[in-house]
Amino acid sequence: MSPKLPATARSLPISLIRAREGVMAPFRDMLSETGITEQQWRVLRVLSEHGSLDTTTLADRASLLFPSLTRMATTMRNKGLITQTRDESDRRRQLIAITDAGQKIIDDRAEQSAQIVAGFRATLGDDNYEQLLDLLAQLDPGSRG
Amino acid sequence: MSPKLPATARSLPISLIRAREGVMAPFRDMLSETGITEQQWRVLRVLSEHGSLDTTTLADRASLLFPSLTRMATTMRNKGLITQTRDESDRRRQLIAITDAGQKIIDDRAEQSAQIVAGFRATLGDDNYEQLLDLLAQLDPGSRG
DNA sequence: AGCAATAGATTAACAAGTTAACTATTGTGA
DNA sequence: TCACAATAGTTAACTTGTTAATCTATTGCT
Repeated sequence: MSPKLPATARSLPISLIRAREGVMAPFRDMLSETGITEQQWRVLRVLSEHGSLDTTTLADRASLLFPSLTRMATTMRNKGLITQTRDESDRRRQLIAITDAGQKIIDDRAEQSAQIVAGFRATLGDDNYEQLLDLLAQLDPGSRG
Repeated sequence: MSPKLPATARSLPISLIRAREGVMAPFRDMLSETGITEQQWRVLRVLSEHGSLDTTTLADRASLLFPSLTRMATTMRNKGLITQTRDESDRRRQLIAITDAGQKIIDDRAEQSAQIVAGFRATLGDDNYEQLLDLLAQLDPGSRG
């Protein structure tokens, strides 16, 4: 019928979904006790790494769509995890920064998070792990130039 | 503060998300004209490959959560893409099958879909492509034993 | 047969993905 | 200077992801 389609078990999109599912599972377990989601964790991670950022850059670095970030920002501000301030020189722009409470969530889980990563690295082996990251980067339009 | 966390650019979860984004983009373009979503495409793909399936197996093979599939099944039945029938020997069970209209969507896009896949294969090279699938499979809890 | 336990599936509630339309501010060319 | 395009962000509507609760059919046990 459709001989050209690869078996779903060997499909690249499905393989990526399943791998992500497997990788995220332990992170989700870790985050469940904090009351924040996987995406909110990413936002905090990026802010912690880069400091205060405008919305566009933050969405890009955290791999989130703009409208999602708008919604999340409201939630996270209400939880006291971030602050939002208008850029006075260009009032269309908005700057988002992490609060001490937000930073504490990162700090408290940094070690546990690193252990999860180390587990996957051990599963694949160092070389395979690095090569996997390289291959994935080649599929990312943002880093392919 | 948190020296153990890898830079987000080198984070496995984020790399997986971005790669998936890059891989799915051309598929989404293809599907936009059909009025079905990426997930509905996966359901049709699996049904086309395996024939009639019970809901649990279908959700598993299409990498969908159960509640998502329940909702999608209603939508897809109304669109005439699938049929749902109760298993008479165990009336808790439900069997889902693809319709001719559903199969036609797959058939009409099989070639274009194969070309998209071929493009990624060419980007990475045959060996890298196969190795990527192998590495991803190792991260999938369902195939790791 | 009666009833608790289990399995398959649905519903509910909230968060996020996706696309399109909309608002506000800034920049630009006639 | 003023109309108009471009930019930054928000809102809306719909679909799916995620977890927990619920519902119904079947099974196991007494």
